[in-house]
Amino acid sequence: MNTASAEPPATAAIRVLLADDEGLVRSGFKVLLDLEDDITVVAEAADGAEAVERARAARPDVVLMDIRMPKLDGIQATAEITRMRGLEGVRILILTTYDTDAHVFEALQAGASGFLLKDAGPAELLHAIRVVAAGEALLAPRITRRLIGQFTARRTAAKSAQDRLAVLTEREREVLALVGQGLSNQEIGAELFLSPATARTHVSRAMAKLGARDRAQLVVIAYRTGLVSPDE
Amino acid sequence: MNTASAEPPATAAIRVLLADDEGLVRSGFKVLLDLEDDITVVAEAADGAEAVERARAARPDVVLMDIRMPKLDGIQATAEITRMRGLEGVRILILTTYDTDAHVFEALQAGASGFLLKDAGPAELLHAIRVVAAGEALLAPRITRRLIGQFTARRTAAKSAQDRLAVLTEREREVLALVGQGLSNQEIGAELFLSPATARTHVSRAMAKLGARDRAQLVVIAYRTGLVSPDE
DNA sequence: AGCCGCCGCCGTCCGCGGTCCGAGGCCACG
DNA sequence: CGTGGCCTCGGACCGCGGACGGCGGCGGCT
Repeated sequence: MNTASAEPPATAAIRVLLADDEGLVRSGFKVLLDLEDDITVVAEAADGAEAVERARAARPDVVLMDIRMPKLDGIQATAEITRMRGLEGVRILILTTYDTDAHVFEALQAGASGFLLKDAGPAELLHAIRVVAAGEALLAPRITRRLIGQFTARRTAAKSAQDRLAVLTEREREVLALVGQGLSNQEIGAELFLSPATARTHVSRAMAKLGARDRAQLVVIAYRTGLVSPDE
Repeated sequence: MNTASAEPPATAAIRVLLADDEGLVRSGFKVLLDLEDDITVVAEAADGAEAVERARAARPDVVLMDIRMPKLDGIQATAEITRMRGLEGVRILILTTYDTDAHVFEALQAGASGFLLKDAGPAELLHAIRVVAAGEALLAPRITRRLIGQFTARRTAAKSAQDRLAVLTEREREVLALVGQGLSNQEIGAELFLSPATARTHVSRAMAKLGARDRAQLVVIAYRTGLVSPDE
């Protein structure tokens, strides 16, 4: 019992900007949204550039944004709006027929708070608007599934590849981690209070066990296994 | 209008397994779910081990799983069930009071299809069960937001770091990508139809421009900038 | 006990890698 | 036309890095 279905507004009404190149779609949404007590449509836009314009003028709480639009597509417009200072509170809800992976990821990257497919029901749309206006996020179930898949893919890949490091001793893994940072043998020795010669030995052994020829290949393995990660 | 709110079942009813250590919670959910025509509770479990047991016996469509449970926690039980062969169709919906990042990510990693917080309304719960049963996924809005944040964080980090490669020429970036794969100078030459000497030159220049001492450090940079990614 | 195998530690030899230099060809720009 | 990048290639120097062998210690196995 919170952001749920059909309560009257606790505070002021949610101000919505409609951005879609088809006037029919806009008017359809408008009547649907204006039926709700806690939602009002405050502006409309027929293309991406206009959407940015209206967003800056009207400062809506939520922008209902189509992707396929002239001048500037919905993703570019989203990027513009989220980058624009003074419009921090403006949340963007993408609404489209096509759910290409690239579109979705780019939209999220651009700063969208939600992503719905046009085959969603009115109830979903209204719920999504309220969720997004509250500062949270909501995706269509199909997209949620794929985002999760995308997310877990990396981690499982790393986890499973980590078995390759099972053949190494603790010390060797330790050294490998430092090699993965790009450290030289001397630096590794200094870091671990070892003679550079000893550092070399560990590196050598690690290379032999992992089938690496170079220390460069060791770095590759270190990253692939997730022993070190791109963002330190 | 699709997987929406309160329609009668198109096919057979959704078979649900309740896994929660508190009997009161289970009975509460049971009456709530059994009120729906298209949902039936077919089994219950009071701990993780029992959940795995019942899941194998009853083969439900959806498991409503609490995290905090004796014997085996909900995440471990989720991992067990999804790993178990013959139970491919069983979707798991996590339901918990705590939404720690670690919990969420581990649960998704373990194969959960959904994640709801216990302060959600009955409508959300029912909707989530239907979505998950349909093979899609659904997360609580707060969690969706954080997952998106997690997802975009990496990409923006890589994107912004990519500016470091702006000083390189096209050829040098090309060579750098191969260095990032762990290739030697000869191999790079062979790959690009170059003399090994030329490969060296490019590698050298790249190192100078990027402030790398080693080719190993070049590999590090290649990964950090996202020029090459752990999963090729 | 004796043995074996793994691990951590270290020193020596050699080749690849990295640096510096020079040179030629190509294209874009002024 | 000259100039400055960029790409290409070669040669020479030198040091780090990788290969190899050896040594002491520790734990398991017989």
